[in-house]
Amino acid sequence: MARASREQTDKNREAIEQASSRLFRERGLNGVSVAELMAGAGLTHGGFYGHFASKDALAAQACKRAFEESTARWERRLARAGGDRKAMLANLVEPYLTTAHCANPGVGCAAAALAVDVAREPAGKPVRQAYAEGLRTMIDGMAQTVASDDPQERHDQALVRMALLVGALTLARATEGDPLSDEMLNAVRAHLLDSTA
Amino acid sequence: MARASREQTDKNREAIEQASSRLFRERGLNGVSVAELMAGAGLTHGGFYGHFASKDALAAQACKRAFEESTARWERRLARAGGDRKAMLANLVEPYLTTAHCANPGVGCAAAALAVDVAREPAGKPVRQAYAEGLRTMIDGMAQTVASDDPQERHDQALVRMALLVGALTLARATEGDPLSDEMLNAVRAHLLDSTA
DNA sequence: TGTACATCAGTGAACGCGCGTTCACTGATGTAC
DNA sequence: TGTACATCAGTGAACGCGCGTTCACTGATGTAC
Repeated sequence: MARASREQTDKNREAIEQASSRLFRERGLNGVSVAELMAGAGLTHGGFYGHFASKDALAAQACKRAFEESTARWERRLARAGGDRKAMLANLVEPYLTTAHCANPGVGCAAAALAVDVAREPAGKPVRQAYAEGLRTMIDGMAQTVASDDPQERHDQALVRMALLVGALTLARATEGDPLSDEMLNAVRAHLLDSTA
Repeated sequence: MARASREQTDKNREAIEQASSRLFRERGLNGVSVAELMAGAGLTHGGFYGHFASKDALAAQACKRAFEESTARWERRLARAGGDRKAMLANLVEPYLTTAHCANPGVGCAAAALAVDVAREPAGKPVRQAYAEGLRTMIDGMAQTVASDDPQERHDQALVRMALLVGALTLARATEGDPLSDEMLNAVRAHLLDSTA
């Protein structure tokens, strides 16, 4: 192939990040090789280190990107509810607790897909900071669905709802193929939508 | 070393399973090598295939064992409450949502520690069945803390509570070192203990 | 009970393989004139 | 604007390493007499 134009180089980096954001969510930070990440962007593995200092550095960038995707989607769904808190909550919860989301982690919630991988990374790793920042933004989005005027109460309720969504999706994914999987999604969806928004 | 006695062989197998149950929860199914699992039992890697058909087979066994440990602990805690449903719930929730549990996945809840790993295993793998069965038992334990007389309602409430516990612990672990981690544990603990048991 | 020997649990070297990372090389891109 | 050439993005072979698994070997255990 030989030298690519600057424009092409930028597109390639973009493609690596996008493929990584998907593949890391699907198979975990240690479940995809550099060669596979590069192949996902239509490139060979050798050029990787021209774009990123290490696989860890890319992991942090891909994590940030996955959260940006997730939070952007939430913002759109919140906006679509036109200020009605019950509709806002429903717009976040309903698409989240579906078999489709369950079956497609690669394009789904970053908080759920990457949580355990990030938890196992040592304290200093850049991906940990990217995760905490991303999660905070999602929680702020969820706080908009809480009816209370007390900021503390809104934050606490948002944490509870976030834990419910992530817990239900994680357990539903681990039991996919078993009746328990759909039971979990349905029970938590009903619980969240019944609660006073 | 040479040939071990039958008694010693049984003890060794026991030690491999116990070490694996801890190490898999700590570092994930693909985060520990066979050599490390055997070293955890004080043995060398070569003898592994005398005890298990494959690493996958051990993973299923270790998963089952981790759940047995977790459910036995819940049974003890439920029994200790002497039939008082509010105390039963508190006995499950309070030790679960602590920084100690957060920091020690190796001896903690199997459902939370193994969920994402199991979710990424292909459909046929034996560990998936072990996980679903173990989780069902934990949910049945949790159902005992629900006050309703309707079995369906007890089950659904148990699913919701389980999702809350697993979600909160998972997110707290992923954000350990960030204030969000303790906020998550505290908010969900308060929420669960305030709810009518 | 004592002895001779077959069994087999555990050892450690070795297998093929894929990993993250490095590097000499290629040749189109970008630039200096 | 056209040309000569330096730059450097991407390639693919190679690096050392650790993986899951296999296997010849060791020697204490268990057993047959």
